[in-house]
Amino acid sequence: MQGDNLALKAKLFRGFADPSRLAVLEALKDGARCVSEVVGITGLSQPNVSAHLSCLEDCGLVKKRKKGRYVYYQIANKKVLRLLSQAEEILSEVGEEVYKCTRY
Amino acid sequence: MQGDNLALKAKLFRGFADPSRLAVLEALKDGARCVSEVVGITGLSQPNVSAHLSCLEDCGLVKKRKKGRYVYYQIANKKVLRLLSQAEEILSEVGEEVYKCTRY
DNA sequence: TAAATATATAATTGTATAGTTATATTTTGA
DNA sequence: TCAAAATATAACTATACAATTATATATTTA
Repeated sequence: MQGDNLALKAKLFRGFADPSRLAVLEALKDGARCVSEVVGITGLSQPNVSAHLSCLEDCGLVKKRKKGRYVYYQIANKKVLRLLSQAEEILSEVGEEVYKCTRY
Repeated sequence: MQGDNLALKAKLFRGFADPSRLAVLEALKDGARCVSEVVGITGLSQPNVSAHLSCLEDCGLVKKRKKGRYVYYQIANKKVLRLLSQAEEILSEVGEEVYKCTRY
């Protein structure tokens, strides 16, 4: 129970608090993908995807591996996927309310 | 595996993506507290705490119960606490990186 | 070596939202 | 019934950050 660095925890959550970043993470859920594949899957622009991936990599949520001119990214840790499915569980209960909430 | 509403999921995560809101949630971890207690525990301003609690309640993450002029709030669901500890687990591995990340 | 492809970065802009101050509303108790 | 206490809301400001456009930096292959 040493976990009390709220700023840090908030920062971690911010990593997940954006639809585009979630789309990027989801694009990686079955394994490594290069940037252009993620662009194809998500429909986001290339610079946008690159920025999000760099950001996620900076935070250790994804790992990258360069292969020629391609850069393959993958989820760094199963705990990341577990957090995502935990969120889905919560949504199955409060999804309606979250949807209707206009505050944030 | 019907969970693919990314905007909704991002919105949920945004609920956790703020140090003050996390402080408020943490103040409730051992049970119900009224607003002024949360103010005392967190050191945040009263309007600030009120706004965060309303917001969290709107999203179904906390529940409120009025008793006289006091309003008691509590965590709505154990899954919420589970998500928080899951985040701590991730931080135990990538906390360093998240800390150093300057992007978001 | 030049053109094409893949990725990253920079500059800019717009928007969302956290916090403050001030005030309103409700409830209790003297 | 009036003052005090508890909570909520409104208006405003400042800041963080997502997305776009444009460009730079590899890397491959023709």
